[in-house]
Amino acid sequence: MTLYIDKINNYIKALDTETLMALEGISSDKKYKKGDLLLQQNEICGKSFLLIDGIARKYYLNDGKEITTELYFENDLAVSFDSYTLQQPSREFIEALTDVSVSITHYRAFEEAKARFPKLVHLDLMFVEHYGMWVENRLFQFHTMTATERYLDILKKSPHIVQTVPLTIIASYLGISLETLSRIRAKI
Amino acid sequence: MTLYIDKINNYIKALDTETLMALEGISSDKKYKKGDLLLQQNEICGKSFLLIDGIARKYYLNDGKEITTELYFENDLAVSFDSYTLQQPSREFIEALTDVSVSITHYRAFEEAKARFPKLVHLDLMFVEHYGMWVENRLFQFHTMTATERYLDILKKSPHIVQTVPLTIIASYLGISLETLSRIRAKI
DNA sequence: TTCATTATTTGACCTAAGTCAAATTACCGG
DNA sequence: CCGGTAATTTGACTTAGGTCAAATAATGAA
Repeated sequence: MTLYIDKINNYIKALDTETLMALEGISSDKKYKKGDLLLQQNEICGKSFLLIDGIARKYYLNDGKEITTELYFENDLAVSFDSYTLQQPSREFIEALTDVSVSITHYRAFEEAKARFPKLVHLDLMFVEHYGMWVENRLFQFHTMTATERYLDILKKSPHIVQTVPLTIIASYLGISLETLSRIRAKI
Repeated sequence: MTLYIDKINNYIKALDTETLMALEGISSDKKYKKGDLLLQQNEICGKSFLLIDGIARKYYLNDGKEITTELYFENDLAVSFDSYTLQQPSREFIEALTDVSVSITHYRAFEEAKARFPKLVHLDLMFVEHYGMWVENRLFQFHTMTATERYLDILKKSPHIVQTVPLTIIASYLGISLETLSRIRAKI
């Protein structure tokens, strides 16, 4: 699956100059402070955020509790998927967990660029395919693995998460309580 | 979300004649008997199946147990998503739960058609977006709802599932044991 | 119909994970 | 370096859901 990221990056690198220029022309950099919200609940997700540096997360509120749905690191693309796709109000927040710098692309501008540069439609498709496979894999984990197994999987495949993200957030990302996560960690 | 299906169908209807003809030209109908496998585990998912009639499911084996990941009815598009996208061996099976008739489109033929008719890339994107939102919603349910809530949701939004699919399969689709599902049903 | 097979339910008991409360530990600004 | 807040751990108890076994229903072919 990581290979698919490479494929996407190669595809971008191999784009013709005009398409690449168009892509650059609609992106702009911005910095956020730790704790800032890049996207508010109920706001329509009208931009995508490519993380250049720092850590961010996406979460929603489930009767008062914050449920983290995704963690973002360098080179990850942060959007509220359904809000972005349907251009409807977002259930989710996107929050900077550290100071963060991002490259922002507006939905509208990207749509217009896609209309003029068909290769960008294909690029969009690849992004969405990648996200689809990621979500599918996560669903698979919730469907058949225990909390301990899910934690071990993170430990193995994404140790940087455990090293940089507070346990409260990791617990909600795993769909378990903070106490349970603490106990899982206690026995290796 | 159902609205998005409408949007996709409208998009198809509004396609120019050549693109539509190309699409038709690469599709062919086929019938399967109840119990037939449309896709085997480890087989590369080289076709997509549009259900014209009947019921099918997608499942995988988790230490010997069949875990159903998706149920298909009329007009649903059945594929093993990651196997289809990456053209790699499938972890999943696709099985006809009743006699079934489908419209088959080969991956290779669709890719070639996309190269010649750019609107099909956009159509592909819409399909994948739709699937992405569907999976995301299912993940959300596993992340925050109890088994009872998930069952009630099916009962409300997809009552046809409960009426046509054996409980063993529904239970695995919900990620719970058959007995638990039976008990949930006993107390309304 | 009738038997046999399959689907579903029920019972008794077990286990993963949740909740609430309290105790530690880590970390930060002054 | 210190006090205070936030993060993490630990304890005691509850609960959702699992497992294994057995009992009923339902269904379909002869």
